[in-house]
This record gives sequence, C-alpha cells and structure tokens, in this order.
Amino acid sequence: MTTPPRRATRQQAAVADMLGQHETFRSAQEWHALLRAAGDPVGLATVYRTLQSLAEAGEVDVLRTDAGETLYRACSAAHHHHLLCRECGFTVEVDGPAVEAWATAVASAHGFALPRHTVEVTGLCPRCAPATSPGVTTSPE
Amino acid sequence: MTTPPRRATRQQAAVADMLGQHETFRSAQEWHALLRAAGDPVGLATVYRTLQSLAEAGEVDVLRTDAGETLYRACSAAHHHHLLCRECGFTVEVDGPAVEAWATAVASAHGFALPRHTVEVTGLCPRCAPATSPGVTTSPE
DNA sequence: ACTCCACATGAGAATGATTCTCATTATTGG
DNA sequence: CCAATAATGAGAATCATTCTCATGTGGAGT
Repeated sequence: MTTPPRRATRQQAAVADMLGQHETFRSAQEWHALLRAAGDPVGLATVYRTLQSLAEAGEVDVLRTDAGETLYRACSAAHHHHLLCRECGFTVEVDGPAVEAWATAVASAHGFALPRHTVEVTGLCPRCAPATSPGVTTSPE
Repeated sequence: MTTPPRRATRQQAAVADMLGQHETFRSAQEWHALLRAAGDPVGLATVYRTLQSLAEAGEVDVLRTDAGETLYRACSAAHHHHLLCRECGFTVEVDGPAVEAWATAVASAHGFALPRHTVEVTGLCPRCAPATSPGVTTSPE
C-alpha cells in the first residue's frame, strides 16, 4: 500500500547497472548521457524518474551542488556522509557516529520527532589544495 | 582588492532591513513580494543580487529546500545550524561544537584543506508531530 | 502461449527559479 | 555641481527538472 508496485523494465535495470559501474556522483543528465553512450538508451525523463525512485528507496545518495544540480550515486546501504572536494568533485565516504548521536539528541531536546539529517563536509582535496605558502589568509571568519 | 567596492543604495538597505524584521526563512521571491507589499519596491533581480552578496558576506543563512528553492534569512554572526520542521517550516537555531570539531577532524584526516560544512537536522516539531499511537511504524528502516 | 490492460516509457512542451542583458538611474569622489 | 561608473530593473534567456499523453510492454490470468 505504501509501496506502489514497480515493474521490472530494461530501462530501470540499465540505470541501476550503470550506477553500479561508476563510483562518482553525477547529475541525472550525465547518467543519461552515459547510458546513451553505452548503447543502452533510456529517455531522460525515465532517468529522472528512476533515480528518484532509487533515492526514495535509499539505494542512491543524493547531493545538491551549489549550482542547483542534483547529483546521484549508488550507495552502500549503510548510512554515511560525504567529504567532497569543491574543485574536482572527488568524494570520500565517512561516517560519524558522533554526529548521528548529536543530531538525534538535538532533535529530541526540542521535541522534534522523526529526526533526519544532512551533513556534508567540503574542502579542497590534497590534489587540489593550493600550494600557497603556509602563511596566507588562513585567518578564520 | 578581494572586496570590490559596494555602493550604498536604498534597495540594499530595504532588503537588509526587511531581513532584520522577519525571523523566518523565505525565498528570494517571497522577500521580493514582502518588499513590494511594504511599499519599498525593489526589482527581483536586485533582491537576488543583494541576497547573494549578503550570503557571501556571511550575513544571511542560506538553505536549500528539497523543491530546489533557496531560502534566505538574516543570521546572527555566530556560526550555527538549524533544526527545521518538515511540516510547518518552524526553525530553531542550534549550535554543535562537537559537529564543528568532527567536521574539521574528518577533513584534515583525509588531507582536505579549507573545510566547510553543511549540517541540517529536520524532523516534526512538537506541534506537527503525529498524534499517532505509540505503537505504529516507528520501526527504523 | 496468447490477451489484456495498468503501469512504464519517451519526445517534446511546460514550468519555475535564477541569471543575464542592457538601457537608465543614482552614488560618490573630485 | 559633474562626471565616472556601479547599481538597478524589466524582461528575455537559461537550465534543470517535471509534466503530458500517445505508444509500448511486463506479467497475471486464461
């Protein structure tokens, strides 16, 4: 009832398969292009629909870029967060038991039910980190 | 040099003022409507521009809704996070020293520079919390 | 295996938030 | 007060995402 029936189609399999073959976050449009390039064409609208379903099912991670694009990526069932490079998009999965606990505590402390949280840490990965001399404007603010 | 000159205009003052008068998160379009209603008309484009500048200056908090809208709200200079009700939009500001530390630690542990983070906790506030009997599907997963 | 039909698909139109263009207006240093 | 130039605003343009609806197809039933 809460889980409407979903038919098994070639398109959905193609999307799921492609997601499984790449470990990076990509926009729906990029996944669409990849599928087309792989000779497994799937309509853009279908890619969007499938990606959303998978996201709801918790089978893909969703990320919003500052530019407003939504990125998707296959994910391990386990809950985790991301450390993302602002330059090249390189990602590292990290988990933070402390954060989970904190979020839950904060929510209940204010009487909020069914807490859920979003945690993203961004920075410049080792490769993109500026070779700036160690005396520049590292000043907080 | 890094801070391009900025002229003082009535419009920018109007936006900043309006932000100071309301404590809620609103989209650029909503702020625009409010300004117009207040008899202090400011072009929509200008509202967007001003809001972005203020955001970059760290004077307003920015929030992305699932619908893809960007919400803005005046903020206290201090860094903090939000506890947001998914139903009514009610927000509570919270800070989490533990989270800050964790984020910084995770970043440097992976060699990431200039860490920055996003943390949002959502849930159902006391008023919106379902009056569901305490035996329903509270089961995780 | 064959049929039927509700759900899935896809091409393109529609939507909607945000950004851009550029002529006009207004701030500020001199 | 004047000129140089940044800021403004109306509407066009952009762009990701969603919707529309005619057509295709899983898969349960026969």
